[in-house]
Amino acid sequence: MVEQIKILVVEDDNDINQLLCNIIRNSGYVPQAAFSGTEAMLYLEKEEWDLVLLDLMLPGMSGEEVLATIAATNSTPVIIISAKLDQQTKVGMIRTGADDYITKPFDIEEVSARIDSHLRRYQRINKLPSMKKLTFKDIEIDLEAKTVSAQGKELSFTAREYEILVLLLSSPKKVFTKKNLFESVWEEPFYGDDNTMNVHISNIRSKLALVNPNEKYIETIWGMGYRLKS
Amino acid sequence: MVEQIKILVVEDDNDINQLLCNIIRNSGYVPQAAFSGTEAMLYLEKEEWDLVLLDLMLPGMSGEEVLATIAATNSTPVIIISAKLDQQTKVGMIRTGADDYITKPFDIEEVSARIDSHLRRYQRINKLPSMKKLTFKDIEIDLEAKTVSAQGKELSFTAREYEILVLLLSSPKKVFTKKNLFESVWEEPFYGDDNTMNVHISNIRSKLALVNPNEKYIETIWGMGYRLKS
DNA sequence: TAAAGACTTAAGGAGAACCTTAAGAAAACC
DNA sequence: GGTTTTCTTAAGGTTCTCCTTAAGTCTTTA
Repeated sequence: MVEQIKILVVEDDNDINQLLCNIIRNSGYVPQAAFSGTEAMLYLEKEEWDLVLLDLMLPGMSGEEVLATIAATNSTPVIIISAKLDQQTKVGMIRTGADDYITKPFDIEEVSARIDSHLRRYQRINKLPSMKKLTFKDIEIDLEAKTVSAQGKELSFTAREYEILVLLLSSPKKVFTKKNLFESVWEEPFYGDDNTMNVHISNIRSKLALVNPNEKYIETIWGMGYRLKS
Repeated sequence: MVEQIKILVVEDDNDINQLLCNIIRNSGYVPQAAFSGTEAMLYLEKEEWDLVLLDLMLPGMSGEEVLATIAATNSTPVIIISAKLDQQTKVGMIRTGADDYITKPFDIEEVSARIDSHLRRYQRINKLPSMKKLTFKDIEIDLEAKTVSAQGKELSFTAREYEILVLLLSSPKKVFTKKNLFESVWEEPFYGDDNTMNVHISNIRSKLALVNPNEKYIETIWGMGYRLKS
């Protein structure tokens, strides 16, 4: 039984809607087109969605209203799509419950990357809360308190460092490429300089070494990425 | 049971159609000729296709219509073939659901390479995420951990060696020419010296031989390339 | 059976990938 | 608005990979 990831596309312009559906289909997900706010609400009541792409200019019921309703009843992530979003409106949307926004005109690569990024994060969030702690060797991460300790001693990590470490511990055997790490830890699809990641990894290592200088927790796989050393 | 890859060729000119079918056949896939839009639709309804090559100038039903129908009902990748494609039309086609385009006059090498490339991408997307391991005899590749083991013992490969081995195991019966391997494993179309590949293969063999000196995993097909030895 | 062509193997150097430190830029905090 | 913390960029040094060369071995063919 294959698990299908379903994305609801709410956009009144037929061409744009179709374009978005194509992008989604090509990424391996299942799109469903809705052309008005009211139609969107019907789909949202009927079943659960993994992600909603929402245009703000809609006939019937405005995008803002749809967004507010989703936020009130549901925890489905929403990406806003709109032509004109000044900074203030953006902030307002995010407050109301939007997770991200894409401004028109957008390009295919960008949309695709954003969708991927959100689904990944969402899945992580959904998986992790059940287990409130992650451990590896003598490292222990408390996901609720967002604290990290090694050998029982608490260590202080920055937000980025913490996120990277959580990701590594979430799949101890997996090799994470730098691109993997950027996509999962950074907000937007942002491919920073590889060196940025080197520095973060280096800093994480040296903090871990404060407690236990002998143990090499993070392994470098040349030409591939990083992995916890088992 | 051999898995056949089927490609539908929609092109009204008989000579060109035949030429395309030959190229496809020589690449090891199974072509089916269709000479009008309506004929193409019949084939598309009847069975599933791995790829569609679509001319835009067609009798009966235009290529654009065929493309739109495929996009709406189906997720089959489509490569457009056409004489006149200005930049705007290209973008429009891509929007409607085309995955790539080739402009006439085309050369055989190019068509062949594009087809291969699309099928590879498509198969990667479809196959790899579902199965996280590849096996052949006693070799086991864990695609997440990016590790290779033979007879249960883990072996250490460099990034290039690993990529080559993954490719070989992904199609155990296929003979990979050196050019194949270069195209798939290297980033840009980089045709290194043939001997470069010889060296890589040699290194892979000797690493595998560390664990099991009697088994010859990789076979040399004289004048052609390499293949896993079954 | 010799010669040509195709493949194998070993070794060295160029350069890519990586690590570390330090300083400038940006963000968060007070 | 200024201070502190965090993030990114830059530079220099180190390590490891990959490509090439070149000599040796095996196949095919004339």
